[in-house]
Amino acid sequence: MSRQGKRYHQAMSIENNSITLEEVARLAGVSTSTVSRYLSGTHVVSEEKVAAIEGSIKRLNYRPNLVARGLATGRTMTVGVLTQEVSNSFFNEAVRGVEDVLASHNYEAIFVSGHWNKVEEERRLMSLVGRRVDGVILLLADLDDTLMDRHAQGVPMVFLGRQSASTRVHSLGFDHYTGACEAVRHLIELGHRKIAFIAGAQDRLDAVERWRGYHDTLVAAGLPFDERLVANGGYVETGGVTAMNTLLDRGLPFTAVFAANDDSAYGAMLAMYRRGMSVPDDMSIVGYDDLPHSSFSLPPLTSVRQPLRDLGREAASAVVALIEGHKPPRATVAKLELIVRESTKAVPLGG
Amino acid sequence: MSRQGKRYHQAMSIENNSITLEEVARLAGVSTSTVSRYLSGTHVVSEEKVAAIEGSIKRLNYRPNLVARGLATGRTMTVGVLTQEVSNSFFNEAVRGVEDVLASHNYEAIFVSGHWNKVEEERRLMSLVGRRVDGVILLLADLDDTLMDRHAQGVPMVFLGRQSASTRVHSLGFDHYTGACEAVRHLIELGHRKIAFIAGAQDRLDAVERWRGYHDTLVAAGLPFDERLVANGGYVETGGVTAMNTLLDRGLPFTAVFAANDDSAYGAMLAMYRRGMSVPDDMSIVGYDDLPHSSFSLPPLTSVRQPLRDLGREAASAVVALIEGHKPPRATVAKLELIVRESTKAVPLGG
DNA sequence: CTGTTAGCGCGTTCAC
DNA sequence: GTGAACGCGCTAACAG
Repeated sequence: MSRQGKRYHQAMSIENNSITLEEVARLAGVSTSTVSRYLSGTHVVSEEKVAAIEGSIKRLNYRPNLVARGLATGRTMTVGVLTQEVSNSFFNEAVRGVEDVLASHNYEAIFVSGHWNKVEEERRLMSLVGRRVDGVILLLADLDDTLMDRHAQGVPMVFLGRQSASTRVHSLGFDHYTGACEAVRHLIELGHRKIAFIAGAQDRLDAVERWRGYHDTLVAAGLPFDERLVANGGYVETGGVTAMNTLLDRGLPFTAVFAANDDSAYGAMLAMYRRGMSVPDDMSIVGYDDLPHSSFSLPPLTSVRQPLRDLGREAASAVVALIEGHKPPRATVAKLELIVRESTKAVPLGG
Repeated sequence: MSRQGKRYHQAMSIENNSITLEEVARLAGVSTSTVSRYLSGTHVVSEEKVAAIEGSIKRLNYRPNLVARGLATGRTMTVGVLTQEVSNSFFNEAVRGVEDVLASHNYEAIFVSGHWNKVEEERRLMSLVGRRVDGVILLLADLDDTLMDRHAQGVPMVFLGRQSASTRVHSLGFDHYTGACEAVRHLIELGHRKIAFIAGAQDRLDAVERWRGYHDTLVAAGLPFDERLVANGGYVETGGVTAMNTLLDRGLPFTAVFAANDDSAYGAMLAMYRRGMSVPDDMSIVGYDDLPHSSFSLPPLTSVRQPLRDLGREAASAVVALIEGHKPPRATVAKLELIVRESTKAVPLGG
């Protein structure tokens, strides 16, 4: 009789013909708890009941309702991942690392995108929290720490790509400064003395760090720093095009460019192509990020690779640790790596 | 007294200090139902109570538990989106379209990736269903219809990028055939008569369609079809490199290539670059997909653009309609478009 | 090893 | 307009 009266308020017109644990139990002739125990594997269940349950599950094609389980356990076994654009090749590797580790711990990732927009980020984060994800990974998030603290409300969070002052969140930063230094040093070692820089938007910390790397390496090598050799590319291709044109139009001589990211490097290369300049013969260029495509640009681009995959793994390990109440392992991320390809070349002796 | 004894089984060591509707109600001095009604806006609530509730919510920083709500209503207001790689520039536009429409209907998207792997796809789909998403959008999924039907179990699904024989699912296909025809016709109109083709993996329907488009357009124009002018690039850059090398090494003359997608076109261009060939002077090339990067390749690539964003919107509208029990609107997708850039050029008179 | 029972947080019916 | 009581599907404590 417990059956009648059920489902008196069905959602709209959709037939929600999903079968429940109770039905499985009834068909198997056992109690719901036994089925539950079988499913979770926490208790031993007798051979025969197991057989009955398995048969029942198969016949009914039963799938546990994760929503109900989440409510009952207080854990959803999912972690929210806030990226900026769900589809963006920069995030690809990091996301893969995250997925791998999470899967191996039986967690699932759900991705949402902040679209490089603080307000949007906040909304998505709140939604994740409302959805009761067990933890959150923020990729290149721009949220205030205060907002974080306000929304986090005990949800373990780890930042990837940004330092957070808050002690409540675990953060894994990138070493933009060192990467930029290596890029510029590479050019200097090739004999370049006049090196231009296509910067990122200076309201971003990473852009500032890369700028500093450029500046400091120049100075450390006894080379003059000239503001007129710097132009803003805003991290995008079109910005790279205009930045390169600006640089060239200023008329100051230079034999190499360091672009703050690969996208702007692509743009710069297009600008040079249009002027009939050849890379690396007329100009060397090095990018940053080592996007997948950089192996196939013309010419293939020398670039600074960040161990994105590994960082993704680190981040995932950290949330899981946090969720399970352990101390997150201290980050032991692989070093940055300068991938030398064909866009850089020793400066000609005459130059 | 109903308070004591609660939460006797707390999850691990995490403080789950999320506050509940009941606490809001108590602080506001009303019943839970009233708060619930206020939240859903389905019933009228008196001015004063509204004020009390709003104050209470603000003070407590209350966030509804979407998990509980999902269990109670039977709807989660989320739709699952199965892509192949969460981060892949090909999906970027489509995903944006999906997000837009979903958001405007108060649904949320959760993304999972199938990694071009049928088994993985199935697993992810089951997980989505277990999570009780209200609907599912499959991007370029490769699942059998039988599996679909088995797992779908009343969950509205729409395919994007693949025709499904099943009548239970709504599918929005791409017109690969027409796109390929346009690409090849463009080359023919430029005077090319020997046109090579870098194909995709022939176990994919879209690859076959593009092949057919190439073949049929050639034939329709009275041009011979020569198998030796076809090589498999597998839709990836490295494949494009080897395919182009294969084509060139065969020694047959040709003045243009149609690559089944942009990635393989990039590869082909690299192969030519290595041989000192110039695009478009020595060889014209047209790609397919019009990836964002194609505006910035050297030279910028002529390519067939699919209205991905619009298709994403269509797909999302369709799921929502299906979920709410309406008939999905008949697809009215924008036409394919050939974007002519600088990688194609009229064949030299002497050639 | 197993059934019974209570409760997760919320929406909703049913009476007022 | 509003509160009491019940149920969504599942897990976990309690007693065997």
